[in-house]
Amino acid sequence: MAASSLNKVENLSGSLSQRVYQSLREAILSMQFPPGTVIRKGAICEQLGVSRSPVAEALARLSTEGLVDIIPQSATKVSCFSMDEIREASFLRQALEIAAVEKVTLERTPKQLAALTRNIRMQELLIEDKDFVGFYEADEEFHTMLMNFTGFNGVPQVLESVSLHLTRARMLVLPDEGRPKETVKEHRAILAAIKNQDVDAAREAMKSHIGQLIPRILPLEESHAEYFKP
Amino acid sequence: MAASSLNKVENLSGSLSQRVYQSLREAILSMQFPPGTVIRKGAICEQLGVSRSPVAEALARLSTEGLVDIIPQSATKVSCFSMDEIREASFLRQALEIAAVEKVTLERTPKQLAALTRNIRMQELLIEDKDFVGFYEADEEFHTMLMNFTGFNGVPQVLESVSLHLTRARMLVLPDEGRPKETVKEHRAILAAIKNQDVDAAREAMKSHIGQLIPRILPLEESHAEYFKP
DNA sequence: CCCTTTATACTAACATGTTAGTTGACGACT
DNA sequence: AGTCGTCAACTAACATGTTAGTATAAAGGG
Repeated sequence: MAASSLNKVENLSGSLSQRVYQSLREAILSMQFPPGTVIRKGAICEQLGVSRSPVAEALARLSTEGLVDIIPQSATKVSCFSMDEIREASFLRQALEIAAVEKVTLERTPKQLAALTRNIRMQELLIEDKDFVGFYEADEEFHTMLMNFTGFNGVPQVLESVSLHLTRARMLVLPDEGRPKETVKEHRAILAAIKNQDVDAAREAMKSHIGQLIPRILPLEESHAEYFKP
Repeated sequence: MAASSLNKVENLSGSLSQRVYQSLREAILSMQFPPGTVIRKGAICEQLGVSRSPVAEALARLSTEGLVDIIPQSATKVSCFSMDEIREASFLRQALEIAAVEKVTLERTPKQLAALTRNIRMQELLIEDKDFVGFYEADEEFHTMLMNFTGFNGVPQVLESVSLHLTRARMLVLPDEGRPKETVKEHRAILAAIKNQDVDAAREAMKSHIGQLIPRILPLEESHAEYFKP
């Protein structure tokens, strides 16, 4: 158990490289591999029972996504946070989510409205049951639904890739007492704007909703200084 | 000359993989490798005088960016256009550029205003001289400047990566007689909004500016059907 | 005692051998 | 003649051997 618990590649699909990639990615995003962790190819090969090729490719991909820093001829580490990167990720996410919600507001179908309403109802139920993990997932789903409703298949992935640092930092944010309820309120405001086809209201509602995240992340720079770049 | 003319890796910097990547990427974006071209690893290795490892890594990266389609155990081709992807790229670019111009509008410094003004002046001079290649570059620079003025270092690269399909398709668009002048007009409108710190005007000006591109690309689906997916 | 130099151990990067899956063509069978 | 099954050739994917650059620590000089 001293060895880190990577998901076995047998449980994943796709090429070996992709499975290794997914396994490492999840370990990084879930903070099982906290920022600064040195990743040794040899160790990964041994743990997953694969050769160096797929591991190298997986790490190269993680590197382009900014999740690991490869120091040439030397080492590769899980990348540390920098508040600049996080702010940038927030900016990008805001840009995308605003554009998406504007488009959806103009084009939404009754079915889509119903699905969003159902999702928010679910969020409320999960809060009542104090199932905060479930709520987190429903929250994510709400945003993913909006992305999907744009009609552009690649948008959810783009959002995910630009939000990586944000997602990882979010793991460290302590669950706040009243926050989930506030979140649902904001979601309701967004949905109301979509229903009314009020583009300006949708934009502002989404802007302020996404804007809530950064203030909650800021304190981490001091409370978890070890995870941040100097 | 029957062999494709890839940039020699000697003229580039970085690791071998990165140089191969850059070389292939440029060949694809410049349409030297048109959509549908089959890329054989062996041939690339021979032409560039490198082994298969860096080529494989380069292709893997191009694959994640959507510039090539790797068919497992079979072949890898330069990816064809699809109007959906192009529309999506336009949507993403619009989202980013709008967010950027809004931020810059609020925070712009006198120096930045001067730089943008200078750039537009340059655009006009280049049109007068009928230097349309130069104009294209100045146009690109205008947008890059806006990205840089957001203060987020990674934004220009994100814009580039989401705009890849757009950039490639743009190569096929025939230069239109009056278009450059119109473009400068639109740039001036954007600049004016930035100067006046009128966020709404900046947003609308940018939205309509980016919106100009799609109508000019649409006809390609028939005039260059061979480059499009069925 | 500290700074510089050098040697060694370790890593990513690269080259190349091997495997396995796919495609297209040929031939047999219907 | 058309269709299905088989086989051969080719490719990406994977494994592994080799190279070269980096960092650490020990040794030598100031």
